[in-house]
Amino acid sequence: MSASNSDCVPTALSPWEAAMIELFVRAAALIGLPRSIGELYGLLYCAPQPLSFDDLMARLQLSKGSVSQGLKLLRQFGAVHVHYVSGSRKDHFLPELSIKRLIRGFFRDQFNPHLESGHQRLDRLEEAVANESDPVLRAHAKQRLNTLRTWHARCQQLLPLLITVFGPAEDPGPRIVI
Amino acid sequence: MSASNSDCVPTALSPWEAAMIELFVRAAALIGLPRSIGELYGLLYCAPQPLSFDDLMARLQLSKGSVSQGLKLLRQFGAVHVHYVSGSRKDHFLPELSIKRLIRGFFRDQFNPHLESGHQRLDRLEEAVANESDPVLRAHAKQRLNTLRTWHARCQQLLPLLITVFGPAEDPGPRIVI
DNA sequence: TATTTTGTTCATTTTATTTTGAACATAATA
DNA sequence: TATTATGTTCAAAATAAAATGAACAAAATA
Repeated sequence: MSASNSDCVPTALSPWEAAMIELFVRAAALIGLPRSIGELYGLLYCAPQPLSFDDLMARLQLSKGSVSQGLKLLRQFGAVHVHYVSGSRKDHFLPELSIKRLIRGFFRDQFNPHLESGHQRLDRLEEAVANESDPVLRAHAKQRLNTLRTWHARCQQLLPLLITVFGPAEDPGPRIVI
Repeated sequence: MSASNSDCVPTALSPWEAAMIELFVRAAALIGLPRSIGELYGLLYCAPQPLSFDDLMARLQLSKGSVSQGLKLLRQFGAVHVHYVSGSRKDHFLPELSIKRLIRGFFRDQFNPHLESGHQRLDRLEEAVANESDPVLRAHAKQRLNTLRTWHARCQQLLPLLITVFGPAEDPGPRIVI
């Protein structure tokens, strides 16, 4: 540890780092993820080497809790990987750079559960519709339910489709060796 | 107006209506829209005829403000259309049933603006990166920026793609004539 | 024109989400 | 085993988002 950079004087973000992080913060917001998640992934994305828990905390000025929980979620998504640095007891982290894997992870954790529960929901809805006493209204409801099933089926085709689009021509960049 | 259904006794939602609305509330949450939006669209989706502002307020137990703002947003998206009922001064509303148009409207209003501003952002980011003094770090940043441009381009291909998937085999259901 | 109906706006209140940090684990080192 | 280093958890605080309803148009009717 360098004595010239204690906790009180964290290395400030350079302009391009700040700009890049802001970009990820916005992207995160767009898909419904909190600011801190965008910041964490953003900084890792900027860094040319794996960063430690404390690096993230110090440079982003985030609390322990936010960093811990944020990294936990990002690891769940597969958006961040633990990288064991020899000679250090601390965990270090690297960003996933394959957009294919990023999308897959996000989908798996955030969309699929809803799509799956949606199937059960539609079945229960079908029962409820069957109990509608007015035959005209019941017919109408059945029609709507049908449309809904079509939509649901289409949504389930979505992930494979995204993978196809984002998969093929991937630019992983040069491998970083520490 | 029927005297048997004053404001104090709004027609309760039937079980299947409640179930269908719940489904839309969840879908709305999934794409980052508030509960009330899902409720409004959901009830319109259930109804076999256009509903008035007051119908929506009464049956969903929502405030005037929520209904007004909710319908405003839904009209912006093109998810709800005003339907002028002869013999009534009130506006009446119908849901858009074409998923293609629903997706297009949502994209146009919620995603495209971000993608477009993203272009400017990337340009500004490029400038900032050019100002990085450390040549090694600058090269790394340029590499990352490149990847980001690729991702950005892919995202812009997304809408046409979705339209393709959700477009072809559409089930509009029978036309409702009042 | 005065009144009523219909709908919008926006400051305030309510509710939900995110962040924080102290207390708690867990494992490495002395 | 005691101590230190490293992370996690979770109740509370801070913040952000959504819903409310009173005050305000705007337009139709009396």
